[in-house]
Amino acid sequence: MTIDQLDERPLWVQLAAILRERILAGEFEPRQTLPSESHLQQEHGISRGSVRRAIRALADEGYVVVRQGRGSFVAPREAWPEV
Amino acid sequence: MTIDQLDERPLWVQLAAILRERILAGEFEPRQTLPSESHLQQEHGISRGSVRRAIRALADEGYVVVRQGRGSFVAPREAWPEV
DNA sequence: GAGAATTTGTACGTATGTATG
DNA sequence: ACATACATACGTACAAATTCT
Repeated sequence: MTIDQLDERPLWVQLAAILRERILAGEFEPRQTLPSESHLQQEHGISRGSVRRAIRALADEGYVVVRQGRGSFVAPREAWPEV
Repeated sequence: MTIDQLDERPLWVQLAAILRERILAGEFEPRQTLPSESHLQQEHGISRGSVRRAIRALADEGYVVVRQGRGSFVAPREAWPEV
């Protein structure tokens, strides 16, 4: 799954879907850090603003906890939405 | 090929023909952006409304994909009409 | 402790496209 | 043809918090 400029969904929605999938697949363990914003920016070829919107969406859903100066962490499973 | 104000065809039909020709000639590659609306507007000396009608016509035909905040892209060849 | 590097937070400006009047 | 408002997206710069050397 990759970012597609021709996809009708906003870029940040596409990235949020990618990260959510990787979290649910167990690629990122709870309490572990996600890749940094600049890393995700370069990896997917989008702006940092779009990366931050995607992470904010996942934080609102409960999948991610963001801490200034430290990074973005996968939230404990208890914080995740009902499956 | 240029826009002719004395031509009986609407300006947007003329512009659509020009852009379609340039796309088919390979001047604009699939998945690449077209020139912006304001650029086309100045380049051909017509209104933005006429430019948008031309682009919409090409989008309806399948040659172009329009995405808010990103631009207008040349569609992949699979989306083009039969040649 | 000091300083550099990294990471997230905030605030702009610019460009583009959409929608409405 | 013009104006307005809004959403999306990119770029830049700097601040704040943390970590590393």
